Amino acid sequence: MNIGDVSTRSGLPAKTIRYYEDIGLIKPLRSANGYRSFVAADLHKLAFLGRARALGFTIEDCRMLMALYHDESRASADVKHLAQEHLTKIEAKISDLQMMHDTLTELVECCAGDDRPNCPILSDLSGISSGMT
Amino acid sequence: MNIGDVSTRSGLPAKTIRYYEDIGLIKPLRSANGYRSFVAADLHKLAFLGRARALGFTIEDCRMLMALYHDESRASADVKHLAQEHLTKIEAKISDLQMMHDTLTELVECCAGDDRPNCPILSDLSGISSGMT
DNA sequence: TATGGAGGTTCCCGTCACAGGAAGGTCAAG
DNA sequence: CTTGACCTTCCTGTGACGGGAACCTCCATA
Repeated sequence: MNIGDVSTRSGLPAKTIRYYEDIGLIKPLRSANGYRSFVAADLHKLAFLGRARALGFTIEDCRMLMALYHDESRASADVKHLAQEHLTKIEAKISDLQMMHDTLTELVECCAGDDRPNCPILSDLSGISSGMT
Repeated sequence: MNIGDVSTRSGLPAKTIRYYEDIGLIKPLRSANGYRSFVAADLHKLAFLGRARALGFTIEDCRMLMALYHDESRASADVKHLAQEHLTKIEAKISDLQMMHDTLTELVECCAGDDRPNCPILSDLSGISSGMT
């Protein structure tokens, strides 16, 4: 299989696949013409990577997850630990975004959104200490 | 005021303040010795930027927000529109993260987390089509 | 007056996970 | 033989800074 087929089947852009080879996540063979030659195992790895990335794992997380996957003597605790740390980071991000969201929603609701210049959003950004009941 | 004072008062790292000058968000004067010389208006702008960034606005958003802030003839609708677009992006990110979170939580809960190799997290990543009742 | 340390300056590289694009080689069809 | 789709490598850009080198400046103290 050439990179185009693999791209189609895995859903990953060819650019991404080449990048994954660059950083050592996959090691496809080469044909006589210099083209990358992928086998089923490569496709499987790429699908694994695609799913792990879709869950938000970093590339380095993915590297470790793949290593664990190929390590018959792994402990599931190690995998779980990795996933839990990632989960914690996700929760922190959601929390940050949620706070931004709430603040922004409140400001947007207070803004007339007409052709007049008066704007509570800008007032807030400029440091008006309103808000308190 | 030198950059150190401004950094302390605004809460922004000196590196960030220099960066903001580089990209034209602020234009502090220079003292005879070459040091940046900040006045109250600069500090005010930096505080504005700090708050806008804390709400997740991009630098380019900040640039427009500052322009609107200094434009006496602005329409609050323009500000509101910017904020609403940003809000939409935040909501999309939260939604993405929430989906990752839910999937990961489910997988983590199914993982024994002991010293045995069997692991539903890895099974899922490797493409097991389990899940359905 | 020398000096030491805490400030300041510019400049360049690294981050993260690729995307875009240039310049060129390869292959199958017409 | 040409055309066009595919492949290759290599280089640059992204966003918003952080780290650090090499150097300059100021003030206080011995």
